[in-house]
Amino acid sequence: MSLITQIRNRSATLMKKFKNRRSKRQHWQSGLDGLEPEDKENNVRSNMEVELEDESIAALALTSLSCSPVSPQFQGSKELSIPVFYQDNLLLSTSASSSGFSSNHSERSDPSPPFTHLSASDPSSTGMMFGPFVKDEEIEEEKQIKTMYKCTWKKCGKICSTNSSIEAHVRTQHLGLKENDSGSDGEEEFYYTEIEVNVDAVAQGISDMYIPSHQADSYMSINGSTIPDHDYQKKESKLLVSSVPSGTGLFHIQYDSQVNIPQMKRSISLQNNNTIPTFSSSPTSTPIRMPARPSPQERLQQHQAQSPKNHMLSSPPKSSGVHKKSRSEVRKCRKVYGMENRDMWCTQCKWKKACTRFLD
DNA sequence: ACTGCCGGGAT
DNA sequence: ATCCCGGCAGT
Repeated sequence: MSLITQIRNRSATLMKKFKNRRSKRQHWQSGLDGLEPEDKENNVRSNMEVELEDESIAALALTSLSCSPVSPQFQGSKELSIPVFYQDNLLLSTSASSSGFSSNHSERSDPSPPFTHLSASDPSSTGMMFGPFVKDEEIEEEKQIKTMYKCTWKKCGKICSTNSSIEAHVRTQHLGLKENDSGSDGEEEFYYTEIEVNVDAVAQGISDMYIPSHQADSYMSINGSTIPDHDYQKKESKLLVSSVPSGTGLFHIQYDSQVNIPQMKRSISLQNNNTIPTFSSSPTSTPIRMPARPSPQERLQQHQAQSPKNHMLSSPPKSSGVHKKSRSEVRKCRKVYGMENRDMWCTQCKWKKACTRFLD
């Protein structure tokens, strides 16, 4: 029974936090008057979404809290639980995270798996994600809590470990001022918020924590404007992800919120599945022209399935131990296309030279 | 017989 | 350089 009381207390605290956050947001939104109507509308809409989200998350939190943390059902649950909510509350950007979290799923252009992908399909990762959080509150309180500062500028969400660095960020990135410019009248503080970060959570769950935030993705934010630049983002994310030192509790949290964690996730899932990414075998990369006539086409398709070159595309050349195909196994242009389609042969084959299309 | 392709000739 | 083909070797 005391558990229920705890739950109630907890959710009350959380709601309070939300309200606090919301009021702060409204505060900075009042400074949006100078924006284009469209921008403003976007902001208003996103705020409404955030509001909805806040409430629905709070509801979710309550729902999940109503399960006993020690019950096996709870452990096995792959749905949102309070820890996730906590992550969202603490670390995810406000407007940016909200837009992708609930309502923008249909707009996602990113082919990466949805938020639940990793946790739903990979039990081990689920354990890793939720493991530290499903414990009792006492345990949670034993953990190290670090105050950090998160930029609340639209689609930014940068997190810095120190007050001065977040202010510098807001000043330089969003207010367009110089690093040590004092003409901002402390305006920066409207554009960041103080958050408490559970160090363990940061160390273990950073990738997952960023999923919803990213879903407002495909944009990087510079001075409040959005620029769709996937390639840049990829480069950026590669660079930043690789530079995040692992296992250092606070990982110098100066990363950019646009770090595209799902990129990382995608590569992880590729590794896990041991599958060849479809883009590695795009039609343009195949050296074979598609024949117009059906008969060679069939042979061609059959060949493509067994062609050694297809494997060469995705795997490095193997060393000496490779089984050399006997002559009866090899398939060259003549065999694949037949004499009747000699015009489809590679030049070398036409000239009775060593085939260049189907290398052994 | 069929196939892959070397070697070499023609242009 | 490009194109073609006689002829050899492996199957």
